Amino acid sequence: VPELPEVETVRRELEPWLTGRRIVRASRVEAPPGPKYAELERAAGQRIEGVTRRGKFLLLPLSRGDELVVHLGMTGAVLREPPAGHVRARLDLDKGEALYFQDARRFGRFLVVRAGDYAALPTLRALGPEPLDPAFTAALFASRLAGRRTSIKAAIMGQRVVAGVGNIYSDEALFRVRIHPATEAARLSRRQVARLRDAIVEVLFESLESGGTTFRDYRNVAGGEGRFVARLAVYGREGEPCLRCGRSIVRIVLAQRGTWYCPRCQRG
DNA sequence: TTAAATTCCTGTAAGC
DNA sequence: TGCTTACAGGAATTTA
Repeated sequence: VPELPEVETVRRELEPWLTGRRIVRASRVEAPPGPKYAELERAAGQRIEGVTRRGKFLLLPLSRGDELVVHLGMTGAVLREPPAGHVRARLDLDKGEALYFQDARRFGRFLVVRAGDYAALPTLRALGPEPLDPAFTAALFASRLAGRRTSIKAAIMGQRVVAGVGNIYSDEALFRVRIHPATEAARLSRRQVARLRDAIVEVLFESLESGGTTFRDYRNVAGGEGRFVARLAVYGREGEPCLRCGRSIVRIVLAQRGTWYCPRCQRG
């Protein structure tokens, strides 16, 4: 599942390739009409000014005041070579090159909006702070968590408290600081909040250094896999021993998501 | 405003 | 082997 490290890995590959390039044609391939590919064709004739990221969203400002917004959803991939199937959109670039957006389960998005106009993207509009930005301090994190009665896992996955954290890294960060994922967010101590902030930053940074996590579907622009899967401590490890205490990792469902934790290290 | 539930979608795995 | 069913989940939408 692409989260911040995976999307940032893709961004870093796209930036040197796409910056300054002209889009000759932008077309839906096997994409039905609908908001997930809204106004895509408008990208034709515009130049790509850069490749930025907010949370799990890729933002490509275009030369005539538009912005190409890309979200990988669950199975989305931005590729340089034509893949075997499930291509939803294609950008034909100058010099005869092309970019392919592949997405088997159709949870991804690939649309053009007026720059900064995120009316159709409420999650992006209300996105929390960037965790790898120095401005993401323990004090800011604490203020965003204040008054939240939901579980700490749902709170950090919700994108409004902090941007870019999804199912894998929320489980991993909570394991690192020994907090049970069902703990009510507002009940964390000041010290726990500070430690959790550090754990989120660390796990995202470490995964980024490994090119992200390929648990099943994630691929980078060259079609390669992320290597962080070998360093996951709890996610997907049901029944396997805890790397810290040896107890079997447990799987529960929390906020409609598979959730893995150590019942000895992370007590309610 | 918050939060929980539901929906979208299809490849994969499990079960018979 | 082949069919049917359950499951995975990010964000939008709906409901409370």
